[in-house]
Amino acid sequence: MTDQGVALLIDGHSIAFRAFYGLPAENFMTSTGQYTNAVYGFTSMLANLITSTHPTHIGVAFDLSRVSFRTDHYPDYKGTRGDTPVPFFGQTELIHEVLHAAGIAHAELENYEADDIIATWARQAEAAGLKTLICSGDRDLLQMVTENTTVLYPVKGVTEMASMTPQAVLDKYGVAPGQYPELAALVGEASDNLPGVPGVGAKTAAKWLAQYGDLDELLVRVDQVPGKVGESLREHLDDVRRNRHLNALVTTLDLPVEVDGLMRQTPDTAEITRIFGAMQFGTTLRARFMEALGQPDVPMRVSREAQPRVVETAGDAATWLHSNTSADAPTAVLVKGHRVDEVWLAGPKAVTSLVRDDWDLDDAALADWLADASHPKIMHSAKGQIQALTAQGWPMNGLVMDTELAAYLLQPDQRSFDLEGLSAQYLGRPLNGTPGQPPQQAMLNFDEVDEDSPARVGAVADLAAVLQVALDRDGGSDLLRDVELPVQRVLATMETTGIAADDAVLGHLRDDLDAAVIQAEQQAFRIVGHDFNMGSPKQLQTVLFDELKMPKTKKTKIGYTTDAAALEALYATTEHPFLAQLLAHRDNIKLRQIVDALMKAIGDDGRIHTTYIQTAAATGRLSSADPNLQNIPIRSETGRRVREGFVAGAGFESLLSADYSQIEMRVMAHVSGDPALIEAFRSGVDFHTVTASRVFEVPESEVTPAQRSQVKQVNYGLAYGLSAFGLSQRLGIDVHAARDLMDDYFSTFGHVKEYLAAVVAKARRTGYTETLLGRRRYLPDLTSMNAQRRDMAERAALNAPIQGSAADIIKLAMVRVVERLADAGLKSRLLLQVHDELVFEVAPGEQAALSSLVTDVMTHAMDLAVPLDVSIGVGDSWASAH
DNA sequence: CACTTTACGTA
DNA sequence: CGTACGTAAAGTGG
Repeated sequence: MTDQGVALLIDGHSIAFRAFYGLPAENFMTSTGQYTNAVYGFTSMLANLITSTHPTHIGVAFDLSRVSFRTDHYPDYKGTRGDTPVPFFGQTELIHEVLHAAGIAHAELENYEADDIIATWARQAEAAGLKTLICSGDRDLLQMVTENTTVLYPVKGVTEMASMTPQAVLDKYGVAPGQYPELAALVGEASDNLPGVPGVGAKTAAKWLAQYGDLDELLVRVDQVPGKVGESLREHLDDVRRNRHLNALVTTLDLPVEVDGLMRQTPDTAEITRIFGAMQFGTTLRARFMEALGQPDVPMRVSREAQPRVVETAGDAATWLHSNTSADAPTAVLVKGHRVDEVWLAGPKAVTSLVRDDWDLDDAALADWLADASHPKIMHSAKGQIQALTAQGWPMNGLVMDTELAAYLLQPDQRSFDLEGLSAQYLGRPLNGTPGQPPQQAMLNFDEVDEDSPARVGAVADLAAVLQVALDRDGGSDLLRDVELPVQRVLATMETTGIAADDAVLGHLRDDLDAAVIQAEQQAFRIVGHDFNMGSPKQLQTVLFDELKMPKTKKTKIGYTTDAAALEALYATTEHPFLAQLLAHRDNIKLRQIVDALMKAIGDDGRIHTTYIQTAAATGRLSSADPNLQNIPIRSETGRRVREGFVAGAGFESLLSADYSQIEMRVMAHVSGDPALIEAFRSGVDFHTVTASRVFEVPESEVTPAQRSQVKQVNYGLAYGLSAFGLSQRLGIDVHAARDLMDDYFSTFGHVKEYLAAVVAKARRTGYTETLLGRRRYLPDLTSMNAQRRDMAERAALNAPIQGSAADIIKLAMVRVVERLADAGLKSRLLLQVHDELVFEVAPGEQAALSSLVTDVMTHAMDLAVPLDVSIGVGDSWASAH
């Protein structure tokens, strides 16, 4: 056993109420009229507790309502408590939000009180060998105190806690913790409206318990108890028994979150900032809370204040660069305009702008400095700026940090990484302000845009320092330096290069599709008897289910689905000719839209230039947009024709496509270390056939096509967290058969099953998954109380290391292939990346050299336990290169 | 006009 | 009731 964990279990209502009464509500009202004093006090106490006790697990329990099994037995239980004060309304929900953002679990359970939840957790924690701290103002919990479990009892407000160890309980009440409820049963508990034995206080009760050993014995020998108090006891035996029954805590609840699930998750700092902002809390509490949560995203040793920088607008570039930049301190660079209208630079002390028109611009000095790799540079979202500089003939070297990429590596699920947002998130300030100031109104006046640049470039410099600290902590620095920044440069070139399009081919295809669409429409309208918009799911539903009276499909929010799978199923049962036309229409109209978009995207150079987004996919994949060249059809016959429109450009002889075969399953084989799976890949035989042979225990030569295809579905489904139900749907077999197939699969490839279970368990423990290169993805929903969200997070946890490691591999391959092409002096060039495929334009006479170079680089991109297999195709178009 | 929903293309 | 995306049209609410 290494170092012991600490579980902090908090009675949410108890603490929230103490905070509520401890802080004047009227001082804590937002402009919308919501009181926040309980939230403030609770959060403050939580920050203090975390800072002082460093818990590994935290759970907060709440009462769901005022009724519980105790009120069923004794309707007057807690009957003296008045109505919940109005200003308390809504504050519990706000505390839930704070907890969720902070990555802290909470639980509540119908019919039970927070005490019972805490008692259950405490018992589990004890079994798990955790040191446990229970924070509650309810003395019933004293019964849980042991050598390893301490109750922190608030003494005044919520700022001071008494530490109730077994000795402290004995000192204060004269009984051991386990006997406290017996004592309380005799004495009574006014706050719970449980009357005890009149005339009996803690002293008498403790004396009796010491004398008779325990309550049971006391009640058996109750006739021997002397004096008036003995008489009183005999008259109130029922009360005592009732009290003892009610104050026994339930320690065996079936909770949505067990103690393992109380492991602290990564806080969502942006969300915390948002919530605290909405509650109009000051920054002091937020800073304390963030610090308690161990978020060096806002590390105290790195200043979050805007560094004061002199804005210098006169002088010449060479002089400024010489006196303000060095090899030791990185300089933030902001390039404005597609044609480099301005270059803003922020050093440690000064900001300057090199403006094309009104500066005495020394092009050579700036160009030299930009090209000099020994001057480290920082940018935000550098790809477009690199492209602008390159187009200008000013190549840039020495980029050591891109704040957008860094923020993405830290939180890949985040939606946006714009500079304003990152400044708020990591610096706690608007672009040019100091922490705590409310964001200023966005400036809409174009004359003032220039005024914005010094603040922006300054913020990039300040952000870089904060993000670098966070990356170093999370192990993302290597990924940034070795993968993302080099990939960014490769992407910049790929986008600028584009891929040649044959508009004659595309135009012809569009005409064909146009005709097909019109024909399908006319046929469909004739069958139905009237015109309507076939593209409208709503109108379609009316036609299908009301007019044609077809059997109802699966429900959507609005009505019934008309998706392709449902229509196929309907067609199979009804064979209605309208459905055939509808399906054809769907296919053709979709393809026509794709072809249309592609034709519109052809540039003056006859090429299509996509934009790769490096920060969109949470797994580490790239995405492609405007137009998306990663979803060009290939599966259908007509769909493939679209790829005939992608061709080699002038001066090149063909396109070469290189794709990894079954890269995700190879990653699976590697990370699971499954010997049978590894052997399947090493054998070199068709993967799905080998695996089917093993699963069905037949020789490879006797694997039927049906067996191969079934196992193929399992192979593909594994990395997605496929369920037996999902598999049964895909294979059209019943769930039992699917379950049997999966059992057979897992008994053949046992390490895979173990690996999948271990991945989820580890992610639940650490809060994140990791790829082969250490790329993290945080999945806070793994401990969600919502089963649907939790299941989804589990599937994401299974998939992220697989998909993400495959993304790591092809990114490494891209960087190396470009390097090697340059080293070899080849003119062939990389054009596209489609997740597991790279598309190249082949320069005359280079096909053989390119093919072997690409194969070599891709197969050796990473050293795995199984070979990486690459298949190469060459052709006049992307269609024929497959 | 901005936003959401539905559907569907890829790996 | 497998993951990860981007796009377009229809529908919704203002």
